[in-house]
Amino acid sequence: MSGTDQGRGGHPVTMRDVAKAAGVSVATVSHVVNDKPGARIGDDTRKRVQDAVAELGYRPNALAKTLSQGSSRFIGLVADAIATTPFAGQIIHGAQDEAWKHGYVLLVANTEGNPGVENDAIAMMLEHQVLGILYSTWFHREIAVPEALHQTDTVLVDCFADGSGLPAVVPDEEQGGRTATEELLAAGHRRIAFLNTTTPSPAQSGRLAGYRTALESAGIAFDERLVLPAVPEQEGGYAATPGVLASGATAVFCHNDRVAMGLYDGLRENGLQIPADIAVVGFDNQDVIAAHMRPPLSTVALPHYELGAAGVRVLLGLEGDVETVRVACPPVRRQSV
Amino acid sequence: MSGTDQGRGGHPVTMRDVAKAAGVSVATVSHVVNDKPGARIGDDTRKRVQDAVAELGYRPNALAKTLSQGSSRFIGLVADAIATTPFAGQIIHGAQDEAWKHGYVLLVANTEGNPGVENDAIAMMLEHQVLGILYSTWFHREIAVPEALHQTDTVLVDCFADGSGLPAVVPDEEQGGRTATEELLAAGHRRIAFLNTTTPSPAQSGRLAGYRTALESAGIAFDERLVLPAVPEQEGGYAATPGVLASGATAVFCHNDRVAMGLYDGLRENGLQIPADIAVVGFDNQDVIAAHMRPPLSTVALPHYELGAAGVRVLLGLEGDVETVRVACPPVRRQSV
DNA sequence: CTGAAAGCGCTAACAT
DNA sequence: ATGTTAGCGCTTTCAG
Repeated sequence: MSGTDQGRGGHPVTMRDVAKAAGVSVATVSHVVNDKPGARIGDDTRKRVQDAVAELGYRPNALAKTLSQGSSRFIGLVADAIATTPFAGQIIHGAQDEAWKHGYVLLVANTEGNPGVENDAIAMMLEHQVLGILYSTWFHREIAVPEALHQTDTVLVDCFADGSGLPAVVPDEEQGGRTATEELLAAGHRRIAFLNTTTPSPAQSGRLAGYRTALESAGIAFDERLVLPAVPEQEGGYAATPGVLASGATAVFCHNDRVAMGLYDGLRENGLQIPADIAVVGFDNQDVIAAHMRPPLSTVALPHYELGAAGVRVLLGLEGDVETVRVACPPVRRQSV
Repeated sequence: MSGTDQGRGGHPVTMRDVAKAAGVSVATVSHVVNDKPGARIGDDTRKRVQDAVAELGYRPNALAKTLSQGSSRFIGLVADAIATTPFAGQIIHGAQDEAWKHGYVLLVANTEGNPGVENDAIAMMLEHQVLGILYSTWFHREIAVPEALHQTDTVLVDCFADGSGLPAVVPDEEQGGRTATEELLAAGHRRIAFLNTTTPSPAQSGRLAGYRTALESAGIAFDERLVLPAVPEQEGGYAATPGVLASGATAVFCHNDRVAMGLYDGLRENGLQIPADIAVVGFDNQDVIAAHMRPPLSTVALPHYELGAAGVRVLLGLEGDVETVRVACPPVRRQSV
């Protein structure tokens, strides 16, 4: 291999070392290393420098660079629950990819919703001169903005704070609800139950609104008795089975995939086939389950990756100065409809 | 609120500003801000400085600090799949918490296993003067170490590379397999089937070894016909149902929770009750499913959080100079046994 | 007890 | 076409 693998042991190779080795000044090295636009460097000199760089295994010190340039290449991401859900990971991933694409690096902090930790995390990011901070939650909700966030540019991801003036990137719950319902409508169903969550949230109201809109567009009267409450877990879906059976629905839109999973069990116990006897669509497109249920669950995806990516785009000012960005929730068709 | 909220707009408050405001030198400010051990600073001076800091809303510039100190407070974490699994998130979380505890900050990079991205990520970390790198995978396996990793301290997390000399932190698969089996043994089962994965891996061989050990310790002869192959997904578990029924087993240890989930379906279709008719244990303790199956699944947890945390401890030299750290997989008792 | 000054690795005018 | 020279914000001897 080439290079002397400096970096371990003796001090790291600096620009000055390269300059000395190439017999030029550090300014010259800086110019060739950064491929400066208006940099008139002789071909031979350039080559000498490049050789020295390769020879010594030189690596620029990003910290020194940002210090002298004044602007850093960090973007902070504070998340409330990296661990407890598969969702946060997708947000990180999207943010990561997008940041990278623009030459930025993510500084991630997990706070588990603890305000103390949250403040420390934000402080740490500020001390690292982040360009701005993405504040994200693992499920879509309204939040109280931590005071410290006002000290830098902030964009809210998967959450919002009305009146805070902070831009927010959130999933389009209403469109999602509409989409889910339309999938069922398209399959010919007219009597569609909606197993909605019992927890007040943008998801609860948004998806319901979407459900109604879809129905109306199809010329079907909204029937309140078709929207059934369910604790948003497998247990809730299972428990709701008698209700959906009694409702006479031929299809059901579940608040999320876990509810659908519970409902599958309940339906199966009653000898019903999906989708022959009754169709089911979920919401979230949760990896571990949706694709592997029997039959694989048709659902609507929560666009976490996109939320993260859009978040950094907004932070970088690439989306204009929007107030709220709503990201679409696309349908994922499998075999339960 | 106190402080003038500098940091937005006009240039950030520097140490020099504080010094000027307090009528002292920057050296003095540095001393009081960092609470330097051998720092003889008069009480009044100290207070003047502290007041100025509060007044101006001064924040130390972490980048400048590390530049002048030479050593950075960054630890890199490169992961192959933040997005596709809930597991990686736990590793990050554990690493994050532990790093934080020691005053370090995590630089996370997701590579999706792409070698090109991987190299860029490592380069970026090196340029940011990380103290070392945690290289992690989302499932336990042997890897080929990227060349670039040799340029800094590295610890492998949830993977290993024999002969590389790099320390590795991995789950104790054998103990896990033993534990799972023992849970069944303890419930009185003697004829225990093992639905093992068809994919060669430390998990495949380790868990099998643990299963055998547990059986032997209980004085039960190993019966090859009881270990059945299963694709490590719900589908595999479902498909294996006839086999376990034919085996005459009264309990089954599944290679992972998803297999158990599929098996649940298969068993239920055959009118079998869990655990009355047949007991089931899984492996992984996968959040979204294990706790919510009916009945909730007893399983063995993959200690991802601990892997991440132990990884940084090893990197910081807090664990002595170990070669391989095996982290225990604890049983999680629910209601399927 | 406090301040002056050198320097960390790099960039960016400004000279040459 | 290349070199000189200031800094960037902070730490750290070393004087006073």
